[in-house]
Amino acid sequence: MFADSPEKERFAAELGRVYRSWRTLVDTQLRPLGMTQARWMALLYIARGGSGMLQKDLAERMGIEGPTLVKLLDALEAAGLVARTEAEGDRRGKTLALTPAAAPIVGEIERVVAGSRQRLLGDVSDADIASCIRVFETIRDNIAAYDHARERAGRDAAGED
Amino acid sequence: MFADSPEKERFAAELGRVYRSWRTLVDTQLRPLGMTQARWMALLYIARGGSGMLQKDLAERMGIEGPTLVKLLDALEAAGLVARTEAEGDRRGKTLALTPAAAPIVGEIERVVAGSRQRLLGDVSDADIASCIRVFETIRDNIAAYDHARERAGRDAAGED
DNA sequence: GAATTAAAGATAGCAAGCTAATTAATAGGT
DNA sequence: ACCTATTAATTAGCTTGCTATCTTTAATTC
Repeated sequence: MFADSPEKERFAAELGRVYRSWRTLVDTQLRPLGMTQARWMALLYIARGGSGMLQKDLAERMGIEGPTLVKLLDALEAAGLVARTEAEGDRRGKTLALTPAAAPIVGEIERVVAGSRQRLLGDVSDADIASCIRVFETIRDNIAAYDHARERAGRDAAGED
Repeated sequence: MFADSPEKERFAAELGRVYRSWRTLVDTQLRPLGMTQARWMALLYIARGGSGMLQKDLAERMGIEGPTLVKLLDALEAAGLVARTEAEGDRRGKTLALTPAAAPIVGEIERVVAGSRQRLLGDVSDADIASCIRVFETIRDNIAAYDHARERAGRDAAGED
């Protein structure tokens, strides 16, 4: 009944291996610069997100949860690269901005990261990249659909007492 | 000079998002069974690896480092699902085996995990899965080549003093 | 307009990954 | 045979992810 091919199991296993080894490589590259993959991603998204982005927006764009982001920002703020300012009009929120000190570092790190990316993906065709991205999006859609279903079920269960 | 297309950057970002959300989903599914994705993977590989597998072999197959595996095995051993026995002929090594208590659990969990996998990948064609796996392997090869290059460089630097 | 609900961020605590360094045992070289 | 290298597992300590919970503020609702 299930078409759960060995290839699909293999896909899942390889996905994790590639993710881990890629991240480890990038972390190694960034270490001399005092940076890590996750912190760098936050920096990059802040640089690109324009000013006035709230933490929840950044978490959303990065695809991580709020508390995870809080720790990343704590580190970046302590390093003097990011500033949190109370959002005007909503004293709950904080807007994010790079400090002047971050500017030169961002360019430097971007080169390193793009270099690794090129080394790892340089010999992969654009068509293959595109079909991988399509598969990734399908999976994310399926997960989202599943989460929404669970959400509905949760609400229903809460309502019927 | 670099053909570092936006698609390749996108690929890298999506890879991480998919990995994280997939893992989170599986962890949620396994939680009522008192299991996690990583522990389950260890169990599965032990079940499939036959008897007499050393920890280092398991770490190798799982694509994780020794110390990471140690913690997983500590938990599985504490839960009474895995036994470590001193390897015969080499008192440094330990061979791994499932306990009798693990047998029924493995089947149960395997169904749950295969179910999620099917939900997430069911509507992805075998051809797309296959090309993703090819891309993953290419990346891993490129990382391995890069690591070997660094290894050589490290040895050379150590030798010339 | 007061009371409830929702939302933004932070805190606490756990899991799983990593590197570096320790310990104990084996393998190798002279 | 002994001294050195390497190897298997562990421990220690860090990072990054998660959920659950708390605090403060804003939005809704009655």
